[in-house]
Amino acid sequence: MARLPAGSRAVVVLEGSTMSDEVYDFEAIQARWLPVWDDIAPFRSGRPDDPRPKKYVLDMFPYPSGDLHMGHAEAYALGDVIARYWVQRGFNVMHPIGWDAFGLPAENAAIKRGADPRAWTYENIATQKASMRRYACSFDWDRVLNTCDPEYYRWNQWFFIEMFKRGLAYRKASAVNWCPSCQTVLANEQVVQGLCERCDSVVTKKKLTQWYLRITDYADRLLDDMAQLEGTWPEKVLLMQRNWIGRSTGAEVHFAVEGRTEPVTVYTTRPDTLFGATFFVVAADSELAAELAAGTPAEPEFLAYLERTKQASEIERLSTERPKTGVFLERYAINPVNGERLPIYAADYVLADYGTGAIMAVPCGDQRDLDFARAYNLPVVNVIESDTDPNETGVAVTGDGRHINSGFLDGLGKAEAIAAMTAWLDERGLGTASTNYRLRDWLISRQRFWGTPIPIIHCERCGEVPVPAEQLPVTLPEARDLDLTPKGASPLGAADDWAIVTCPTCGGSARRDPDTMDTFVDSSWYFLRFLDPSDETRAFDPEAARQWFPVDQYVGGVTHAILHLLYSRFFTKVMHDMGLVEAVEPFTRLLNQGMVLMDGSAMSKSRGNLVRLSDELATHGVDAIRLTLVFAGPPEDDIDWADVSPAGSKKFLARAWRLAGEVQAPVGADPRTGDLAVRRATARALHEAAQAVESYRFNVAIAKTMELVNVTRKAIDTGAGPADPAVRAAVEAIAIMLSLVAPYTAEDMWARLGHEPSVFLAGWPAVDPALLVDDTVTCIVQVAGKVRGRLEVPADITADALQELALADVDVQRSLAGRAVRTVVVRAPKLVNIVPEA
RNA sequence: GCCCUUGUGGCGGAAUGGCAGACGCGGCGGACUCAAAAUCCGUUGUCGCAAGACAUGUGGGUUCGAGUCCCACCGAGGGCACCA
Repeated sequence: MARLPAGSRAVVVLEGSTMSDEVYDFEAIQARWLPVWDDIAPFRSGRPDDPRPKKYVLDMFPYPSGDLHMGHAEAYALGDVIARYWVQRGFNVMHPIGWDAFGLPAENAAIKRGADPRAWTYENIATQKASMRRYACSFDWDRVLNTCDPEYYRWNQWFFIEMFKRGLAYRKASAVNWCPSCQTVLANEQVVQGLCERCDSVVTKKKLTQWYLRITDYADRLLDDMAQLEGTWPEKVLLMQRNWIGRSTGAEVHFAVEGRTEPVTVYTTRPDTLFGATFFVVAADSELAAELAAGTPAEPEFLAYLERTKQASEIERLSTERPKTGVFLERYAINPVNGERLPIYAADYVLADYGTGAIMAVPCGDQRDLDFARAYNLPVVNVIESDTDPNETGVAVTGDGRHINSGFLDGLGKAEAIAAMTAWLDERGLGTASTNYRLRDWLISRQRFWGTPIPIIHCERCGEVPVPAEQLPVTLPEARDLDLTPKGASPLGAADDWAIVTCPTCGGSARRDPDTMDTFVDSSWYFLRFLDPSDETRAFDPEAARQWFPVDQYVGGVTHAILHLLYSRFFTKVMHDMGLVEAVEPFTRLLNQGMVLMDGSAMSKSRGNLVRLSDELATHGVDAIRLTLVFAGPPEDDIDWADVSPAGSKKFLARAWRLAGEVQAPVGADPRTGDLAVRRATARALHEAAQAVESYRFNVAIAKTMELVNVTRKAIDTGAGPADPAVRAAVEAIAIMLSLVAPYTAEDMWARLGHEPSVFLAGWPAVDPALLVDDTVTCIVQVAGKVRGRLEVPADITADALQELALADVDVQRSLAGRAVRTVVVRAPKLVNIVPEA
């Protein structure tokens, strides 16, 4: 075909299109379509007669602090691609959004500026909701929920009571994080490097009575059910959850203690090293330590040590380099296998709340025990054969090995020795096989205002009495009457009007529990409330759950890899046991998007590298920003805003949009009568883009769309021309592909092409498989693995014919330079590799 | 310390064991313009006039053929960190 001189396209456009003088005006396009979509609500889901198969696509809902930012923009753009894709593929997609609206920032704003947390929260929600609408995600706006609405949190309370009835919610006293300056309990996530995140005070421990959920009962199921998520959740997240749950197997061993009637039990993963136990350690802050020390000459020293331990900051405690310290309690335990007297120490390197809070110390095989033994001149008995002596090197022998100095275990390896010792202990009632977990029960009570009130009434006569179901929700009192400044006790406790009630059981005077729930409770089941956020009779309809649950695709940040996802999995299993849901896992597939950075680091006001989403949207338009975020790279990777080009995205969108104004073939023109090359390019782009989207390679899907735009541009300018029906089909395909990521541009193109809204419901065009196969292909001919020639051959060429052709090739012959051919590898029709004699 | 992930042009990134660098950003040259912006066309891994050679962190290995698989090392990022 004739190559037209540069610049000739302008002539074609002037002759061929009445729209050629229009420019891509994203503001006008946004203004044009947003009201139309509000009107036709293309993403309303859940009509009972909908015959389409379902998909539940869920984005982690935002916390309403200020307006949306770049991170939100990326996450929601990615989730939207997936949701919109499945709509185009003919699924009944539920894609809801809501607000995770309880939490500390609202209270902090109240304390700092006197704002009402409720008003502050709802204002922010309104701001974010407006931004979200403009951002044009395919959310079903009839399903919005806010966790701070009493209509929502009453069901938190209902679940809490159900769990309380099942023994899954309970109160106990234990040491919790405490900020002496803020006078409040802190959640683990509020302790940053051992310091309070608000005031930078050193966090200490304090013994307090708190509410817990018995997640440890579900440890095995949380661990074992992960097999179902293998391959559909990021391996990293599964690994982090496994580590967090931290299941270990070993044995409990009972040690007699001189002067004590009851034996003391320890947990060990290495019962096989029992012959190497040379001393015994109890956690300094355990009740057992206090009991053992009581009345001994060591008691004063122990008490002083305990005091120092309590003062020790988190920073010190977390340091592994810290030298081991402890106090000899002047008491002895008896090693059950050989009757040796083991001195008992109290030390802070043993944790009170793991295992039994006491250990047998085997210095030859445990680094910590060895460190302690060397610090306190305690004997080391080697029980695992090794070239090195731990007592000399200071390095414990931790792996497998032949047992020595171990009586009946001598000569055995680790696995056999563990089995033999466990059996030996079991027979004599001295011990038993046992499993332990690092996972602790979930502390859910907070001494804070802006959260779900714990629906328990404390009655002096009846104890902990759940609020009767018909009295739910227990709503929060007005904030303005309360002092929200943290003082170590919940502000709700001071609201006598609210707190003093009659006991539901005995009718006597009683008080409401003053604490509120951890906000992670709110987010542990919100995905089920979306089934019908307005249901006043129950948390959700089990029948609807059967239809929609589990979530097919969950999208959110990896920051929630452990807590939120673990808690949601836990809640789902509890609800399964309650007969409310069939599934045991809430999220079938999980996608963790990366972060949006600026100049290599996270954006923050203090760093001065904040890129404001609203500014970017105003400058480049919604579509260009969404496109930029999705095209930047694989969704899991971080995006450095300094590396990407929203202006380039806008340029591409304008280029695509202009095509729609140039198409001259009428609506409905049969593309099969059009240009074959354009038809092939269109089919390939649709096919490859679909595959890319389904494997999370959204950036590649966009690249395929760009390729089709380039092909179509050339076809209009120098090929088939604007009146070719295949060109129309190509531009329509571009509009549909673009609808996943650039909804405004796509809808406007669709209208310019003469269609009614909405392009979102146009459907992914069917691809004729015949168009994906070319008649001829380029065959690569290699000599000794290096490309030496290319052959245009029929796609169905036989291996023999191809080999003959390749050997006859001039370039090949020249490369061979007379050398004899040893072998020829033929992969018809794409490749021939000719291997010459050396 | 332990575990995981990851190293490809100036940059973001493509690539079922089969043409490395798709697509884009940036750069360069040109067209249009009084001029600029916008737009369009061409070009762009390195060295070399060219033929060609060299190129996916480094070194080995498997293979007809390795960015891709295996081993070792180096660098970057992340997770866990007294859990007995």
